[in-house]
Amino acid sequence: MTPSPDLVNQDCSDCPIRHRAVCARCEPDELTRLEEMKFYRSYQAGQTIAWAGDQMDFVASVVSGAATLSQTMEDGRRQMVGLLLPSDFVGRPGRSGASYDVVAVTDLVMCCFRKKPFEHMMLTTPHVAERLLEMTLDELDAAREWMLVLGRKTAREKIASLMSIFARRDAVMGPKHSRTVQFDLPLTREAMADYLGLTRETVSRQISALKREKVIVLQGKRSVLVPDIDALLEQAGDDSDGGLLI
Amino acid sequence: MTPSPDLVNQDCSDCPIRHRAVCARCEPDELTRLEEMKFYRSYQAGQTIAWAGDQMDFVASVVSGAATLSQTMEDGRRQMVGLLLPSDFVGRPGRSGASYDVVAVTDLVMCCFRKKPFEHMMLTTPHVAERLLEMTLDELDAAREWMLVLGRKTAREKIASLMSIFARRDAVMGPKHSRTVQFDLPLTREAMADYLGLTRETVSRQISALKREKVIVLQGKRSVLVPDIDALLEQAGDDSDGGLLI
DNA sequence: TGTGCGCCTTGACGCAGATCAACTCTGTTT
DNA sequence: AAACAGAGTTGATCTGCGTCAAGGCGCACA
Repeated sequence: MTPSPDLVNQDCSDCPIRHRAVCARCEPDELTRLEEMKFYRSYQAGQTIAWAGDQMDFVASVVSGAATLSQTMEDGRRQMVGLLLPSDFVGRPGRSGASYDVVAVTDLVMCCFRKKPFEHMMLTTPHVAERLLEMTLDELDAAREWMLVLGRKTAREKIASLMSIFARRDAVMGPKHSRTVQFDLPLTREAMADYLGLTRETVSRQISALKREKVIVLQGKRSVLVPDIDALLEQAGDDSDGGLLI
Repeated sequence: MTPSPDLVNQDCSDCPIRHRAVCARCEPDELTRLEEMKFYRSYQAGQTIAWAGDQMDFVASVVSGAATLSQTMEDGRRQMVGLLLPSDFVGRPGRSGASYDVVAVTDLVMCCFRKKPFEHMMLTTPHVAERLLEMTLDELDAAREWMLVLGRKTAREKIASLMSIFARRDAVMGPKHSRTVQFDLPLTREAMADYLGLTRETVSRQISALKREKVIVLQGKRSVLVPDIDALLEQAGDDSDGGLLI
């Protein structure tokens, strides 16, 4: 399994993640420098991008699709520790190996930067490092949010929390001011279990329960309709309101 | 409950955390600028430094003692999301409120920087921002490590993992090449429970079990002697060896 | 010298979620 | 169209940890 042949370079100015990724704050001349060190790579759903410990000679931004970061114990127990969506950053400048297993969960395109030049750029221009700091602080907040989910929430609340996250990000909203939201699950039941610290059976049972109680409506296995987003949030045990859907 | 009266400013060059904190990479002239915006504050064990959402007009480095970051749900369930030890950084530049409850768990001294000037300094000199990025990436790794503990480890493994962390940090080692380590627990049983996503009863029972099986020896409630660190690591379910005790 | 208050420990019991196992559904191969 | 594989569902049973309850230990204060 190797990544697909590299794609033709795309112009940064048309890039769909231009204003949110690590390059968001770059000036035109800085973008030109980035263009020189970048290349695209695409992966198929299910493909492993790197195993923990592997040498990685690039860092990257997710352009489209989704990937997961996860850790595995010797006996096979697995915990997902990050879900990477478009504009998210992969890799750590100043570290040669991957810290976690990185797996494409859908077909995926990444904008990769050769590590050496990228690190040099971080030291010589502030805009990349500034944006990366901001993104890393956001990741840290998200990780801490997730620690509450893993440590203290019930299975039911965990599932509802995960659904809320997808609702917030992918949401195709219904008519204005309606509380209806529709989205597709990018993860299998097993991946959800790895994210939530549960088994696939428990994930399946809790999803069935939410369906039975009409908190969610499934259309197929992957498409979810939430008739009333507040009802879902209540199941998640979050502070009500909680800055939803900006 | 207000913090103790501010302490006399100490010279940065004698500071015990000078080479590890957010100021680690600063040149002498940059240190001078930091000295102008800094002040010390001390708190007693148990004192709350900030509640989640409180306005915070400073960021800070822990100089001595320990503090915790934690989140609380409406019904009282609590999860610790960070343990702050000397040289760790508190607060987020560019955000006005505290994101989590911050509590001193031992007597604590912090080196505080007024937020506005600190933020200005981050934009104008690279060394502070560089170091903060590095520290934030380390925090993120630690948080992800902790997600594995919360999501997938048993109560026994959780306790052993926590003990391993303390062993690594506070360790007073025995004779060279011995596998013996001694340290003091900075947390109450309840705080350990909040860290580990357990109840205090379970924490107490698992500590008793480790004691019964001679993996640890307690001297009082807080002082721990580990006769064989490898035996402890095995209980933690970690990859054996795992870069211990640098 | 008691008395009260945190913090901790221990026991009895119950339940949420894991485990084990069978079965369905959907899409792919032949 | 049959055979197969991977993902998902559902049921029966087991168990680790939470819950509830009682008591112990050390320390401050009267």
